[in-house]
Amino acid sequence: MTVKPTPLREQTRSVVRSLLARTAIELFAAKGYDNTTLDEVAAAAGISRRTLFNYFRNKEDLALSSLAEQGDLIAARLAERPADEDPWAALRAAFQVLEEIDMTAEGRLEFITLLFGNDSLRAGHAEKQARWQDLLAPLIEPRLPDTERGTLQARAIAATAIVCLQVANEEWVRLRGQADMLDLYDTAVQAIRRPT
Amino acid sequence: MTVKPTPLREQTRSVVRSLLARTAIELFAAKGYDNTTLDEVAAAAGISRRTLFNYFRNKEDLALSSLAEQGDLIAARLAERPADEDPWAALRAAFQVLEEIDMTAEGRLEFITLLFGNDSLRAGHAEKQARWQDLLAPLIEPRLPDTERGTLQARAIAATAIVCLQVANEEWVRLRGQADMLDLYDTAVQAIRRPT
DNA sequence: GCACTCACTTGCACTGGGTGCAAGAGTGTG
DNA sequence: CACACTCTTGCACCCAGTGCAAGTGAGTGC
Repeated sequence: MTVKPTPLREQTRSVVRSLLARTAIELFAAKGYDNTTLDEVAAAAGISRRTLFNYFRNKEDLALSSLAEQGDLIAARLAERPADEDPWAALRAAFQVLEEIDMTAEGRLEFITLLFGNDSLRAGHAEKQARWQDLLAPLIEPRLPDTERGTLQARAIAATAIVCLQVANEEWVRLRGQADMLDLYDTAVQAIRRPT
Repeated sequence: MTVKPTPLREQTRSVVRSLLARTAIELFAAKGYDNTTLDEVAAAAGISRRTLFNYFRNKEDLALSSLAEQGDLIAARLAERPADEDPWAALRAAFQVLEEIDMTAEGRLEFITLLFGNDSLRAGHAEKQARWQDLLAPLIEPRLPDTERGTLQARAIAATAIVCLQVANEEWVRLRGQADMLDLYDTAVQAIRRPT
């Protein structure tokens, strides 16, 4: 049974990672991102600052690690959709996975408020989500009709769906969470796909 | 004639700014963004590092200042379009202004390659363009049919158009500039707006 | 129990981005 | 010449991020 030789270490590692991210975000939300030093985060987590860098590439990564995971979740869900489903329906279904993430509406709101409150975090956020394209586009391309199939088209659809999600997200924050995010997403998609 | 009391200083300031940005980008392109210190940029421009910060908020701003200007140009052009023109046509027309910017294809390619070659620059790029939404959305909203008018809808359209431009941009780089950027943009928009 | 290995942790020193402050240089005004 | 005002600069400082080398601690074989 040596089929999986190293999952133990990696498993603990990812647990530690999410634990560190959690305490960091708590601090960021409480004191503000810029006003929180990595020394403080390390102290709060009971490790050295240097060790923090063994788990995260940089301060931003500490705040945004969950976004990369979300991208993976969406991609995985998208890959499971029936191959003949049209791209928009498949994407819409894949995005449902976001609602299943273990997080209260308050926690989500707090997190997004944190994101929007700082320039470099907003930038990192935008970029991380832009990288979702790289995951989703290859899964979109085979779903396009033969005459319209191409990398450019697939990327355009992936990017558009993601950006509609972002817009819905912003609106959701503006409404203080008093709406269903996917409803807002649907409204956004409808607005752009309606013929003029 | 004291109607315009301070344009002189501001004018010289913006000239200096673009001059500094130009030399900085030259250095970045030559040596790489990360391998170029602000001391070197300052030295190349003949000023002190400290003064550099009088003109730019940070290193990233030094590389990306042109993007903010482009956003202003697009917004200005969009505002000039006839009020009854539909949003997509107006946006498409506004984006034409990018082709008129004084820059060779090589220079453009060099600049975009610089952008894509560094994580934080890519992030800043994505964020700056995302902020174009704030400029464009208000100009889109009045162009929507009464039944579909709303901030969410306007932002969705602005964001989508911008992201299609980004995708077209990436493809344009992948093709080494051997294509018309707006043609690629049209293909992208067509791909998302075609009914499924 | 003991040496050995191997990964993880930590401290230390250093680079570079970014800021506050206060002194200096330049220019126009009375 | 004194002044006011702005722009520039040097200096000291904080913090993010990295390379390195030593320390720690949990297995593993003997």
